[in-house]
Amino acid sequence: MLYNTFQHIPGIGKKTEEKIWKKQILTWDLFLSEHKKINISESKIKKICKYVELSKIEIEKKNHLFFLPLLSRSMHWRAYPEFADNCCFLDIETTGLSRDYHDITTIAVYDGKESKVFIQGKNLDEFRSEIKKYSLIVTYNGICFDIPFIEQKLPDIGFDHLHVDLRFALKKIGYSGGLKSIEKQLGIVREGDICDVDGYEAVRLWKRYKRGDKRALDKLMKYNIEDVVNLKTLMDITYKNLREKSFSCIQ
DNA sequence: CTACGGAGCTGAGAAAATCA
DNA sequence: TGATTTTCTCAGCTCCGTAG
Repeated sequence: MLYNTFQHIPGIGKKTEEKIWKKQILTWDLFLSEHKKINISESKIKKICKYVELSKIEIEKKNHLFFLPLLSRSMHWRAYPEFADNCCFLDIETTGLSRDYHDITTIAVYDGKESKVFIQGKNLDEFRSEIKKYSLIVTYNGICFDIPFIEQKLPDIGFDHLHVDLRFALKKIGYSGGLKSIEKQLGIVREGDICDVDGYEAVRLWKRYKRGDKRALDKLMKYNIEDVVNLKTLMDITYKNLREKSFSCIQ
């Protein structure tokens, strides 16, 4: 819902955006044609028009870097439909929680259709070029965990993506308590033989693989893929909810 | 085992609205 | 027009919770 968004304009906050929406001006184009209806100062109108024109051009170019410095993190979810074609769901498995003492084992990336797994000791390097394809990344707790972890282990990757962290987005719509718990609350079920796998089990699977158990790696990959595929389901639900919640001020 | 940025709150200061 | 009040944005501050 970037097309409905005005809060990325400097000096425009929640209040002004709601004021605009309440006049049934829900889109950039409607603002340009009908801004006379709104009771806000001339200087703000001018500024908004300028930024709306710019935003239209940049969104046409699919240039997420225009929006990155303007849009606060907590609103990156609004760019989900506009950047759906350049969006990926990301999750890593590691040998532990500490960036200093532990390593990445696998990274799963799902573009909404296909999933890929990058594996330590095999093709982890290919993740560098893969991630460059995307404008928007969706994770769970990735802001605190996955992204800083990857940045430390693969320091030459410069993350310049829009980023929806579902941990915080889901909290806004009333869900908290860990990814597995939220999946349960929403009735998302995991497949048979990996329904009992959690993060710590993923660490043990990697150790079994390193001791020569090839099937342990298959199971780990399967788990990692299921994680990212489920992220899309969660993102779809979250987006729909947050959008409705935003517009609930219009009555 | 561990760090990090989000949410939420507060107050400063700018901008805008109101009044004389 | 100039002075005062009100509204609004934003930066700074703690605290908390989640990841393998």
